Amino acid sequence: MTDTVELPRSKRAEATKARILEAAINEFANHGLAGARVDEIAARAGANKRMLYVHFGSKEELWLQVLEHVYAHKREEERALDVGNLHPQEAMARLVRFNLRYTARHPEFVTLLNQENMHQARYLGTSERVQALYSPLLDLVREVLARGAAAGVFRRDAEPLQTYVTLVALGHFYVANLHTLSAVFQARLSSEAALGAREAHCVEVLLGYLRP
Amino acid sequence: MTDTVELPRSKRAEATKARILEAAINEFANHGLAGARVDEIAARAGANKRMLYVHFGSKEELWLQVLEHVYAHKREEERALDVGNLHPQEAMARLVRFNLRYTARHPEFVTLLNQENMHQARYLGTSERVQALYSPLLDLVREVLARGAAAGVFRRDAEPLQTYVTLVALGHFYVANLHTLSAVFQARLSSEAALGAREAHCVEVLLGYLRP
DNA sequence: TCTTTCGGTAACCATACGGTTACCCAAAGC
DNA sequence: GCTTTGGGTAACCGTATGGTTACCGAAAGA
Repeated sequence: MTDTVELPRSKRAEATKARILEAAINEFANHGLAGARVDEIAARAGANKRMLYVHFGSKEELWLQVLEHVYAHKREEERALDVGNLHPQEAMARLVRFNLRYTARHPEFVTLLNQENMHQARYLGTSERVQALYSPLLDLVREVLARGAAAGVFRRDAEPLQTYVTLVALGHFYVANLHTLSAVFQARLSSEAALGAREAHCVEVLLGYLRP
Repeated sequence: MTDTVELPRSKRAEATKARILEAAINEFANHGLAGARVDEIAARAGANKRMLYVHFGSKEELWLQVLEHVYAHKREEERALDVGNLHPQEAMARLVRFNLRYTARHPEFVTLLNQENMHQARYLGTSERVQALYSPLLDLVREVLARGAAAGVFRRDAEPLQTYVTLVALGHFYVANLHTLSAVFQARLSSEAALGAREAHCVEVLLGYLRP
């Protein structure tokens, strides 16, 4: 937990703050905002509870920082896909696959979003950071759709925002509701085979829809 | 709150239980399982906290009953659509529209599902009632897809389960993430105009995908 | 070397929480 | 009419929770 190596004071503080943030992501993801325990976060971070309040002020401010962190992380990876330079169909397929796989790899993203929606985006609404992350993404989708339409491989009436929301929905909903869907349909939807099948289906749906 | 009309004892008990259940749906939907307050539920129901424990045993058993209730309610309305007798394309379109609108009309359904998924369907997993509700639905989708394929209006390789999940995902994800999506994309996605636009898009996506 | 700064610890506090107990009283059963 | 039954009330209980205070000790700055 605690570092045995001697570090300058400021670096140690930074490291403690980072450990608290990571522990918070975990605790919030597993128990939600209300269910998360501040004591537990501090303990898991190998830090004292007071340091949590020194660095983050309150449980709710910590929650906001967690949200900003996970949003930024996802957008970073999404941007790294560099789909702007791909053939339109391949670009869309890659975005679809990435969104399914990212959600599956990062279940914390799902829970945090859901909680924040339950609170009507009360915390996210105050964050300018996150809003700034998403407008370039929408431009990107718009551009890919335009290229596809120009090349005659995409229908011309696809709305960028609706299309992006759909693209995310296809994968996100499946992963977000893995457990209840598995219970309701009595299937093991979390297996790698099932995930692969879903991936193929999602690509088919989006590209099928986009056909002219 | 309390009835002024005199009722036989058993009927009054039943009414109290129903009021508690309704208040619980509200409280759980607004605050989640951990965030919900038992005192608040009792107060809103105009009932004594002890009666909650008499009727439901514990907060968690109450949670399960709430889940079963909302699932059953949705399935009931969905079944009432009677899509089995419609033209395949109209049947699918109606299911898509219903799922978007139902979710929009019943935000409690979203939150309850999300919470239950966060808990890995721990409570729903123990319920046989809900599982029984969904197998006829899957049969129905299978049948509609088969009719569409036979009539030459649907592709032949559409999986019933994947298709149903997609159908629900299109609307559910949008409504479930209304607040964060609105914040991120800086748009008022909850307006009736936006909801209508989404509805049209969802139908386009599913029927577009199903084209042979 | 002396003082200040600041990351860190541990014990504490008021309150809110899920759940229970002791009791009441009117309808139901005889 | 008398007793039993059971829905209902209010006050209570142990504990867990978010947040704070008093204090420490070593690195940083002069």
